[in-house]
Amino acid sequence: MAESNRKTQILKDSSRLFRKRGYTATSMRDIAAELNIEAPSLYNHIKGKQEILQILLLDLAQAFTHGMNTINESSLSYRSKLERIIKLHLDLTILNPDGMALLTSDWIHLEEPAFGEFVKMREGYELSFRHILRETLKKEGKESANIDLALFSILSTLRWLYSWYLKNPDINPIELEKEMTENLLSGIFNRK
Amino acid sequence: MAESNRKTQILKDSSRLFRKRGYTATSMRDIAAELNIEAPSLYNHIKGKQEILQILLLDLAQAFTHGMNTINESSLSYRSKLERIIKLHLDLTILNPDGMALLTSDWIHLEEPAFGEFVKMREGYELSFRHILRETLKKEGKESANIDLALFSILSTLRWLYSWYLKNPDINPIELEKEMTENLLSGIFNRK
DNA sequence: GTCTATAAGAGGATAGAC
DNA sequence: GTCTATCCTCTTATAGAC
Repeated sequence: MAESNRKTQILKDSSRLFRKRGYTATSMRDIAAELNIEAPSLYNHIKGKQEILQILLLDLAQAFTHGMNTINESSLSYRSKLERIIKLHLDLTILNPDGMALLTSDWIHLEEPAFGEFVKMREGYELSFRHILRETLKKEGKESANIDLALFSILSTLRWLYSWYLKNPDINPIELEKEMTENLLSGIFNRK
Repeated sequence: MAESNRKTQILKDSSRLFRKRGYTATSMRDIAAELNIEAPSLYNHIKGKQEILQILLLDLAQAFTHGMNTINESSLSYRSKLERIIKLHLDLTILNPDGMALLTSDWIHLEEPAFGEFVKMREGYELSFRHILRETLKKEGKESANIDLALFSILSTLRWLYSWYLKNPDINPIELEKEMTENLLSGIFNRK
């Protein structure tokens, strides 16, 4: 992941710039300027702009897939698994908010085969999420709810959490987790 | 808004392309190709690429501001106003899903003074939303909730609804409204 | 590992014929 | 109102000196 110190620096600065201006609108000169070097110097550390995007996105998608696998393989109740998934999103958001922004918007600019790998990982993730959500709803006798719409609501909020976190970086993570779990799950389970 | 037929066509095709590839990654040649003309011909109808973005975004922001004003000036209860705001989002999403995508992501690429106007309108809108949400929570004795986080959750879901709608265009709008209102408001009001 | 110079191409936009 | 030709700038990336 982080061979040299310089490469780590490039990846970090790139993700921040990509988050702020978008991948396409960020130039190699912009990235280089952030490191106080000239653009061609970047190519001693990375193959090109596309490689930066691929590393950033695929590493993060891996972290999500790995986290979901761990939850899936556990012996927790479905409801607890659901809470763990929310915690997984929160943890990764606090650890890497810039990366989360790319996951939400700049993944479209991935080129093949990275694009296909990314979409496949995301689909697998959402399928697991959907399964756990459906089983939880079943156990709580709420089979009537529109699962896809509920999943979509939860994912939308979790995906945009990075922007909220960037504006409120001082929040207590445990408080945040408590509030988010309430907001997201009560909407589905505590209907009148 | 729509002086000539050609201009309307340009705006419509542009918003679809911007939604799919992003503003920066869409070229004037791409837009022209969609209309089966050459890029320079576009300039007989619009001043440039930036003008297209500005018309699309400011018109839609206007629609939101106007809708919110109408709700604010009404004599409805706060809870009913909240439901009307959700309906406003749903209506505009169904009417113009491509535009909603720009509202969520491509507004960063607006240049001044359009950028400032847009941000000002959005801030006013969110302030009204926040006020109505707070008053509703107060009336229902739920003052403990984190209002900003609740507002953020609701807005995240509403802003991403366009992507869900594009994948599920056959849903009954009334059914959608009912489900969304349940999902979004129960999470805040029906906590155990 | 960083630099300067530069290639090769894409993009927004204009001029002027028809 | 659309076209072809063209300008100018920005962009990614490479070559080769230091």
